[in-house]
Amino acid sequence: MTLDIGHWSILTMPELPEVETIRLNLEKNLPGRIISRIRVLAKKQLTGRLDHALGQNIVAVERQGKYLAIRLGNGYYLNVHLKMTGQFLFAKNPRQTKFPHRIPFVHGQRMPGKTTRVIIEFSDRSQLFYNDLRMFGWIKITKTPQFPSAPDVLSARFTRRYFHQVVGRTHRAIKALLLDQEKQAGIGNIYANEALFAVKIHPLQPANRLNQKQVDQLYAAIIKIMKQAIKHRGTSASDEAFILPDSRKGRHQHYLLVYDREDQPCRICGTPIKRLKHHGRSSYFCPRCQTT
DNA sequence: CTGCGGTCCTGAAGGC
DNA sequence: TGCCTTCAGGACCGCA
Repeated sequence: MTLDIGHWSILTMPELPEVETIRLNLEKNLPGRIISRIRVLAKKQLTGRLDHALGQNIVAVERQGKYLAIRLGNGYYLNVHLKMTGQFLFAKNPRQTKFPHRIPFVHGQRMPGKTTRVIIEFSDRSQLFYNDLRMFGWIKITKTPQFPSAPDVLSARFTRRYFHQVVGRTHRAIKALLLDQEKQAGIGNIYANEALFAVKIHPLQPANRLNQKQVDQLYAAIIKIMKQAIKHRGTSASDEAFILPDSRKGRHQHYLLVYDREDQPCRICGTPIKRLKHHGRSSYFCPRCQTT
């Protein structure tokens, strides 16, 4: 998805709510379909043996953290990480044209487009396009799903007790800890900023200096914000935005309180929102509401 | 354990 | 006009 910041725009990768939104959409469309062909336009973005997927039907679409795993009839998986700019577009009824390999699609774009890297074709002629401008994302065909080992923040494994342990054990900045996929999976830059703002905690606050009440509040805020964002079908903005496989956009960008709001007034106290760089990533926070 | 910097990649934007 | 540099970002890796 794209968000305008000052004079340029940054791309933020799909986080848990966006990946879950994509999963829900794929889950509606893919199960039962049979893979008849896979066209790999960008070799380095697909690894594993194609013959493990060809001829197989799709059984389910699973997600943990920001990872997707499409389960096939033979037990193999198409694992996907969208990284920064990966997106899926599903074409149910590709209309045939003079150029059968190029079909009209959404927003006047034709698919495959300039950024299309992989095309999965099904026996009923429907097609799933994997587009990825930056080419950081990947698809891996494997026998077992490639999921993060840490608990997904919306899973039963992510308990309050577990979060207290993770937070209490380190003096790392809380923001960096939230983004650490080896501690808990699914939180990216947007939702880390939003959760910290919601509970008035400064992003650079050392984790183990938070009190019990703050950790409880943060735990609840993470889950609440993730669920809200899923309800809004994720965060999209402007043209190159995150879009669903059916080309719809998310609505959660209208509910963001701090992310991408540098110099704009805090929605609580009016103080200009500040931006700081830490670990190569932007943090947005209210210098008055969020204290160390 | 921790942070830091480089790497992958592309396109937008700024400098000259 | 146009080339060149810089920059953004998630995950991963090597280094101090």
